[in-house]
Amino acid sequence: MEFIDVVFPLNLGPLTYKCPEHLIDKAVPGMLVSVPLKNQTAKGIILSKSSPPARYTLNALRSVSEIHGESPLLEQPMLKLLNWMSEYYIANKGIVLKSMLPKEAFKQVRARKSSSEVRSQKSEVRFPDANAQLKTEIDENILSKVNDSISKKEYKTFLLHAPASLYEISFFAKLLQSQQRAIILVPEIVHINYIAPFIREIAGEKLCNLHSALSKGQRSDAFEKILSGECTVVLGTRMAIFAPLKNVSLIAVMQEHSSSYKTEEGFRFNARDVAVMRGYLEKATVVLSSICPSVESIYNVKNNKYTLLRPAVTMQKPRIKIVNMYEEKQPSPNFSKTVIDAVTSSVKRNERIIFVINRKGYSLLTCKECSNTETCDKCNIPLIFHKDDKSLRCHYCGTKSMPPEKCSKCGSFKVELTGSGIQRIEESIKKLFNIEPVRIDSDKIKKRSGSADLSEIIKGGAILLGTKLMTKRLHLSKAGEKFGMAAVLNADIYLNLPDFRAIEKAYQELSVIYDKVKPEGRVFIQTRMPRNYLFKFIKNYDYPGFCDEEMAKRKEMSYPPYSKLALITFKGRDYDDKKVSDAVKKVSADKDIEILGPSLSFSKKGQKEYALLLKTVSKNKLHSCAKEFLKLLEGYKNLKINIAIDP
DNA sequence: AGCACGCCGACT
DNA sequence: GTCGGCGTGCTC
Repeated sequence: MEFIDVVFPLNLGPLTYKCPEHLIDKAVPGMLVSVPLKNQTAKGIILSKSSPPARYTLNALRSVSEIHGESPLLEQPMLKLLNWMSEYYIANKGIVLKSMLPKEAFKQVRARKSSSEVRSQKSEVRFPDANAQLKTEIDENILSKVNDSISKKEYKTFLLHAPASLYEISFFAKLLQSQQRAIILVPEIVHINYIAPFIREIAGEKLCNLHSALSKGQRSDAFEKILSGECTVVLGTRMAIFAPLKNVSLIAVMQEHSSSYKTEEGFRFNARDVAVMRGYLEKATVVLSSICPSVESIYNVKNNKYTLLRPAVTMQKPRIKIVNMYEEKQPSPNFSKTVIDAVTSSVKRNERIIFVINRKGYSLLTCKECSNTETCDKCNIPLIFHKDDKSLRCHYCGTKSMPPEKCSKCGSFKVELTGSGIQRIEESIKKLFNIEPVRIDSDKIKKRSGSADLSEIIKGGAILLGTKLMTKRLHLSKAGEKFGMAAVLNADIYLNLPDFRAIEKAYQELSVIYDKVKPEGRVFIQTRMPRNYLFKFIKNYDYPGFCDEEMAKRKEMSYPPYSKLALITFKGRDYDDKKVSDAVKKVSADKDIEILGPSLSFSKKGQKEYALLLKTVSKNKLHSCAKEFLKLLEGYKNLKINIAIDP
């Protein structure tokens, strides 16, 4: 009698089934099977051959009903990847499978469409002669290093520290000229629309897009085309790392520092790290690239895990001025004299200007008497006044309310609009420069289609004013479209975040901004914290120097990459302090383990949530301790526990 | 994910 | 009494 382990796309581990005699030949790992589950039949994937579990008598096991298709849905490397993800991220294999394959794969098996029926979707904007616009010179030496690695068919990861985002794109466009079995990851859907035309010029009909906004049908088509071999270049968001492409030889992760590669809820993983592991399992070449790589990746270079590629191009870059708001004259709130003067002369020269402010809405609401700021009851964070509909909104949970006439704390009527969000700055710009800026934030973009690119919106705007959303989505299709000047109006918002990566993220955010300014242009960064070490490095474009200092700081505090973290969150109606604190005590008895919290936070629905941070410098202890901790709270059914490795 | 099971409130 | 609301737990 033969037995097999089957995984389902459910939050469930593998289950063992008997395999009838006539199906044994077909029972290969990775095949799609139908098996009885409870009192219905369910589809799953064969994980491996198995011996029957001891606690079951032989006749308690049920039999496989059917094995579908001729070839495995998941190839051997993908099954290994599934096992690794389940182990590394401490998640059920079922939940990993669920994120690897689309729902449709487990629905009714469809007749394969003939290739003439499968029409390619050409939704993306096409630039005429896209690659002719890429004038960037690519270092042949660097290119050949990667090409050599690809031809050797051995695993290797490169980290490309690109001098500009246009360089990043040209680099991969050039690589694809000799290599056409590739997966290219980008952080967000908008980037696909932007990059696809460049790649289509080289890969033509071999290119296929993969992202969450595709309809069920489109996604199935994409899978079919990859499985059939019609498409061999996959461009997509994090889900594309699971593309069923056989014999992948190149995996590219563009803007590898981006937090969009992390899933934020449900099963939490980082597609960039999964990409490296897939590359290892497939013996492929992995290229992580960014104009401002993550500190983790730089650390991996120092430990010889990755090979650094840093082109020796000496392209001119815009001058960066750090504006000390304590010393500056400020004729208008939010605008220093330096910035105002620069804007005036830029306008005279007919150059385009970009302003960045990382705060949505109009202002806060603060009481002049007791200095209480109105906050959200559910989320405990400040509420933001929106002038367009005179509402108070919580930017976390989305609750909308009318502003109170008097202070909710002391009852005083002296309630003031304090601080400046993007809407208020929009007003100031009109007043100061007599120019209507083009405002770009989520409140304005949501009314249009969610993932649309901004090129239509920004057309003809002399001054752009935007939040983080703008810096993430704004693409310039040619170098000539760059701005004459950029000003970051309040850099301090980046610096004050309660996050050990705050300064690193600030550098990344600022690098995206200077990347969009002409070489002869100017960048201004307004701050009340000019002595922060970030500025002395960014002024000189000294990212390696910054990383050294940042890593020294991380080492001192034993934060990643010098330690490993796991974030455990609890959601539950009757949270039992004692049970959790007992578990904390037990686990933190180990000298190498530090547990921070539990700290109270609030979910988007306003539910109470407790967060615990496991921290350890002994990297192999994280998993054993996290598992032990989860085990101690097992059977505590009122508590919904979620775990994030490397949060 | 479904679906059964079970424990409380409304009603032929 | 029992019909059915959905909250909770299990699936080889």
